[in-house]
Amino acid sequence: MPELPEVEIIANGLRPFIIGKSIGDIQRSALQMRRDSPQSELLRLRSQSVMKIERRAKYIVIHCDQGDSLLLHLGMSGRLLFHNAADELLKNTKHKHLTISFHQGGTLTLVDPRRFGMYEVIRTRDIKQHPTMNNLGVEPLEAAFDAHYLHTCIQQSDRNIKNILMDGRIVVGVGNIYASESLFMTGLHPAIIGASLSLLICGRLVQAIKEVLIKAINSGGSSLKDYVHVDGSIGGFQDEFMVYGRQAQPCKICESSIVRFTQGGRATFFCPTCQEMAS
DNA sequence: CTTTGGGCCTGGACGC
DNA sequence: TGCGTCCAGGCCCAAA
Repeated sequence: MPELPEVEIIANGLRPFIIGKSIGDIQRSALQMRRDSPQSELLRLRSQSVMKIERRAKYIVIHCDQGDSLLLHLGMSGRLLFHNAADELLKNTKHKHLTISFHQGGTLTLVDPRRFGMYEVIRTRDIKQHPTMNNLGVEPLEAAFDAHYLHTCIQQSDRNIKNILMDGRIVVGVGNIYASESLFMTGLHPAIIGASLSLLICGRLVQAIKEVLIKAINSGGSSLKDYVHVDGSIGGFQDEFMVYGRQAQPCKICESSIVRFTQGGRATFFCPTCQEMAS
């Protein structure tokens, strides 16, 4: 479900609720996720206190005070909800896969209908060394993601730029929505081959990605079908989409009809007038 | 080596 | 009402 802005918001929203609290009960469902830890591993977290929460790419890591951490990923349809005890609404919610209660009160619940998400107890302190994350590219909002970096990464690539932007080995956190949106902002056709982008254009694209991600974070993220914050509220950036999900609707700039097509098995949206093949 | 395509799951929207 | 088909925010791996 979520891309970088949504995961960032969830991680930020979680901190005030659970930092400093100690874990009481922890319970998993019988259904397997894409990856998960057995109950015996999860029990290691009991009575540990939450020290720190960090986001890396679309992963959330909850660090506890005795050397263990909980690695979480929300996949396509995952939600992380913090609620107080006796929450009737959540009692009737299906697809709860992980439930963590805290001694000081409150419960954190991972809900994920499609089970493309994951949860795993890890022991590594430095998450960059964990096998799940040691091959990831740069964070798009960090200074290391710049024109030279992108240009170097893609100057040999025959792939289209849209799929390059969604390749986590190059830059993380940019998913299907924000890839289309940032290409629109840059005026680049999604089918342009990576190797054909000049350093200058790479710089513009980098800036557009940073801008669109920051705007989305400031708008509370994008809520499509079911994305919600840890307190259940929804985001507002879906109303600001220029192209994503807007096929056959008029471009907000030039009124041309937005086009949808498929790249790498995923839908891509673009404006045939505002976005050029030439660079 | 790089790149593509299919698979993993459930549920909602749509057409008949 | 019910059934079939297609589609969905991500990631991984086999195959080409």
